[in-house]
Amino acid sequence: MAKKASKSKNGPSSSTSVASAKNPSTASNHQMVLRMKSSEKMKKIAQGSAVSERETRPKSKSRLKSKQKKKKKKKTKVDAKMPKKPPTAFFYFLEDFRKEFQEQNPDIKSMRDIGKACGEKWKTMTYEEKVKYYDIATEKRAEFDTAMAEYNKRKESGEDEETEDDSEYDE
DNA sequence: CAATTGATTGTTCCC
DNA sequence: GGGAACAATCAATTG
Repeated sequence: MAKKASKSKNGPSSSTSVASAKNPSTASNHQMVLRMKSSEKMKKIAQGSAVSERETRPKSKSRLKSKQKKKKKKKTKVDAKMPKKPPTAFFYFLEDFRKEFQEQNPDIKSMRDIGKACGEKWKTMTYEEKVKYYDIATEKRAEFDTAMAEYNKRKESGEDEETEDDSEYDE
């Protein structure tokens, strides 16, 4: 029944990636599944799920963010061989948005302020618009995926030295 | 002076 | 399955 698919809106890139296929090769990896999940999830949101409101909880506003990137030097032991994480769609959007934002708000500087604005706008953006950035990120992840294959392979190869070597032993 | 944090969301990894 | 951490960027801040 029915093709469901189609939303009458031919999206600018609705056919692009995200769901685009990556080949059906062996897809038994959980990774793939997870990856798709994300796509579906995002679709859901775009459809209209609205919301949830973002409560700005004055009380709990303080999120434990202490763990973000405190020290780049330490990195995590895992990344010793882990490929660097590519920027997410949001980041790409930031690059684009940042330029315009600065023009419209030359008074504002700092990604922090922009980030906040971006966050709000990001939520207002429609799936079609976002998909554009997602598409970019998706391609980037493709490269990342390759790098990870090697990383994974290396791991199987028998290397066990996860804990790297040098450096860091404090903590 | 230098290094760090801070802020945004998304994605990823490991167990 | 879930938690934790990190991805870029620039200004402001702190020691």
